Amino acid sequence: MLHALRLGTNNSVSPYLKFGKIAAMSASMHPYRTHRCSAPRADHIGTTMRLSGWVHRVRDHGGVLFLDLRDHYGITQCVADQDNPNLPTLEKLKPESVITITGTLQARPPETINSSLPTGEVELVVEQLAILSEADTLPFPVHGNEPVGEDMRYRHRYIDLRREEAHRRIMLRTAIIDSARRRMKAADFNEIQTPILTVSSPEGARDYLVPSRLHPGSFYALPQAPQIFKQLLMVSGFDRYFQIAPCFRDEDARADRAPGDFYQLDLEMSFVTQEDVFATVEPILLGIFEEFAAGRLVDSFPVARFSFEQALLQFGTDKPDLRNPLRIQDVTTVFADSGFGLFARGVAAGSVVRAIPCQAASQPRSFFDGLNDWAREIGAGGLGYIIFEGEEAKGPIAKHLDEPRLTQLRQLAEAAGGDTLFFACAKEKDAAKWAGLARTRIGDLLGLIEPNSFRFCWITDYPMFEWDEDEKAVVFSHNPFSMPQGGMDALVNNDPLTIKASQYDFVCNGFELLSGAIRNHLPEVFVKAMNIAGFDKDEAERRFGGLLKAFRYGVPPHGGVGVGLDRIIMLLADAPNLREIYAFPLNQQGQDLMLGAPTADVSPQHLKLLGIQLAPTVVKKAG
RNA sequence: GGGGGUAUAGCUCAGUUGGUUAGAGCGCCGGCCUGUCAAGCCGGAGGCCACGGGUUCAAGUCCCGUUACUCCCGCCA
Repeated sequence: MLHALRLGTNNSVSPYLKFGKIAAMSASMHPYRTHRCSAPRADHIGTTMRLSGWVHRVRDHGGVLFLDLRDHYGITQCVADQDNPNLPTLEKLKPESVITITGTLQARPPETINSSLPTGEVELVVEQLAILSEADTLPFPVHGNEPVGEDMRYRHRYIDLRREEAHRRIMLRTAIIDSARRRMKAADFNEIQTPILTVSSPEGARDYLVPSRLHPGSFYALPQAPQIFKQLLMVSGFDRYFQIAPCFRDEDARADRAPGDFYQLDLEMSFVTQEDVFATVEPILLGIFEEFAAGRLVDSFPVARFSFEQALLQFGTDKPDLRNPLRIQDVTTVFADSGFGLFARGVAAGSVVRAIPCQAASQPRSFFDGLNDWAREIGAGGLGYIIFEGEEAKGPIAKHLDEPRLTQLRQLAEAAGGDTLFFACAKEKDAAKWAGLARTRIGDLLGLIEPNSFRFCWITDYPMFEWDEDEKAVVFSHNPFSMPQGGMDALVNNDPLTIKASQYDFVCNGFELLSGAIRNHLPEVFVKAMNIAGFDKDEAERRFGGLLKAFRYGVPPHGGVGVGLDRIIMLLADAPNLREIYAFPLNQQGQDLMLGAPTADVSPQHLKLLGIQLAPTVVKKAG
């Protein structure tokens, strides 16, 4: 019988020799596997099969031993009883060792069927065993879902990725990228790669620099996005471009912002209006969400739209979470010249008052005090409120307002289905910000956030320029590539701070999922816009000369978007942060603790070749 | 660059107002066990309490500093 071939009991024999033996004795069988670990079913009962995988878990009863064998596809229970010659070896197997088991598939006794396992009706009787790779004791378990610290997991990410949730998330990432690529191709987009070693593009973020050996003292920059290249592809006449593009920004990490590299679904289209871009992108994004929503609710067409101005007023942010039903209202006029001195004086000095209507009358006093304390912590003066109960208006502000004003406010609250108003009073920018944060917090505290759903909206009509208080100058709000609405005429004749850009974002549940624009393809308009932002013609040519020159040889009007693919994956994977959906993420400090990047272990010769000398302070720190 | 949180066994954590020999679960090692699927039972090993100072008769516990991780601000499509 096959028992005669039993293998792996003698540790002095190389696994390859053991294998040779198997292969020789059963020449017709693949050396590693005839089936995947997810495959065995009742149909296969009685057939001889060979499985390879990791020792997931062993349950040793002395007289009978069960071993769960795991591969990428699934788990099959293998069994050996008392007179099985492989039993002594099986008993000594370390978890996560990689083995090959050959045997006969048998039906499990009916009472021992495991209905939670697709292979749960059957088990493989161990007849041959080969140990392909013996595992050391693991730093943390693969089976189960015991929480393990992030640095521990990322130090041994290859082990972490064997764990069910991490493995599933990476496969989800793969499937989403697959779907995105399929949808882009179906929409006639052409996938084209663009350079990784390129030049700094002044988009705002810090660049990663790569020293040049052939040109010591010169540096490549890693692209923050393929922005200029994709526009050049439009100049080159490719009409519709896309790319799953690696992007590099040397900025500090956040939960929704990866350090180092991240990925955009980058696309650009020729001869399009903003409406064309929306009409193209919406079905692709909604399609991806629907495909992977797994029962969660996905917003349907048409996607809501807010101008930047509306969004800031109603939500206090340009990335609103529409799962939160609360809407902010401007009530500045109610408080102007009112008896509530604090706000009245504020309004007289140019502040605005924003109100958040909600239902909080039944909340205890601690709810209001807690919110007030929280507001102070985030830098607002506090969070005033009025509660309307029956005929009464309660709260510290109410007694300072006359009846007509209270009536006005009451109507406003009731119109919003509420009985309580919270107030933020400050200069417009701060008032919006604080009201927005309060809207989020109140929504959270009152449990108003709609669960298990994805709510989308477009934010449009971003300002082209803004006033930089530090620089005391007009600067670009976003990037210089967007076409100003109204074109040259607006740039020449209008107050720059009133000019809108053909710039738009797409937002889901409070996360910015994409940003895009109809581009400024007219060199004269581009240079004029640069002038307004403080760059003279020479400076504009120096920074964007390549692009401007290209535009002078025949450029189609074009526009597009850059989609934050990772954020989409994070949302669909329900992951707590962006790192969890990369196979090999950097930690928050931008380090790879597993392989040791970045490293100071660079030879002086190499540095010399690159023309680089480390500053004394840096050398000391590294030593 | 700044602020908050955390740091105790291989892992996840507990450890009271400062008080004798620092604990649990999982894992690991050994033994027992013929139907488990988080197998079970018995036993054992394993600790620079992150690091460095300080206060105290006495510090895992209090104070100061450092480091690491994490969240946030600044920064950033």
